[in-house]
Amino acid sequence: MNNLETSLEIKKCPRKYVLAVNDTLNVISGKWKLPIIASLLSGITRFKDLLDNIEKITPRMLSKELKELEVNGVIKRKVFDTTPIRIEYTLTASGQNIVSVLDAMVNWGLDHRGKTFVANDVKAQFKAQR
Amino acid sequence: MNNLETSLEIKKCPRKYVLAVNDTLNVISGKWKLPIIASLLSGITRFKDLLDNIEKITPRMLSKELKELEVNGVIKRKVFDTTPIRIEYTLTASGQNIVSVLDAMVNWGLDHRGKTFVANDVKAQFKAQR
DNA sequence: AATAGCAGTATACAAAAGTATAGTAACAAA
DNA sequence: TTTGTTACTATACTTTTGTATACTGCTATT
Repeated sequence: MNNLETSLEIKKCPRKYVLAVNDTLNVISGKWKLPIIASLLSGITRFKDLLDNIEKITPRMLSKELKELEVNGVIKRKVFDTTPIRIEYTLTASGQNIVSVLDAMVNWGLDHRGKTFVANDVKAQFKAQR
Repeated sequence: MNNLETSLEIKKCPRKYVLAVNDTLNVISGKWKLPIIASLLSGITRFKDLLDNIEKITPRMLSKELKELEVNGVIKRKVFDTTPIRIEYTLTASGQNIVSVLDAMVNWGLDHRGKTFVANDVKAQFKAQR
């Protein structure tokens, strides 16, 4: 049984579907996971650089989130035994593929905003003018 | 400027990209939004039926989440002036389109699980055998 | 008149997620 | 020897999210 068949099976069963979606949702939800993944995608690999690049994140949060992403198989942590020690965080193959999910989200978000809020903005402007 | 162009623009700018993804993420994150959307997709429309269909949700949470989804333009609430009063919640066009996002999440989730955890399971079994 | 169904609301509480602030350990350079 | 850099950890706190339990207002049925 391959993933295509599996996903077709799952789409027939609302309960399993929700569970499967939730697995993915848990990997990317929270305040900092997305900024971290985006930073890694842009080639930033080191703790300090991530700290500097992601506005307002604290070392505690960065450390916590990196651990979670590692446990979830989204990133890998490599220790370089140089002096001073150097540690690199990079996306796994799966981690890179998650861009497909993020792109789906951007596309839906823009389309949705187009349908929903442009109409509202026009209404708001119309009201404001009178 | 259409959505395709806009999304290409956004994909070049990590900060905007994160914001756009977050918009969508906020619509579906939390413990109950997905079960609610799945129930609506399966044709359940009434408060009581949603309460019965979604395991362990309280009326407070259902009410709160339905309001949020309505404000976000994902569902609409129709009041039928019959006796007794009847209220139907249904997905908007955008709400239905969100399935594209959920499908992307199922697909990534299955693929990721295939790559990551099957390997781990094999390792665990190997260890357990010796 | 009492009971039940529908569509919720009110209040108080518990748990999870995130923040603020300070500190550690290992080394290296001035 | 003090200062700086990297990669974090520790403790205490606040905010957000979700839970438990009870209640309301309306109508219909028995």
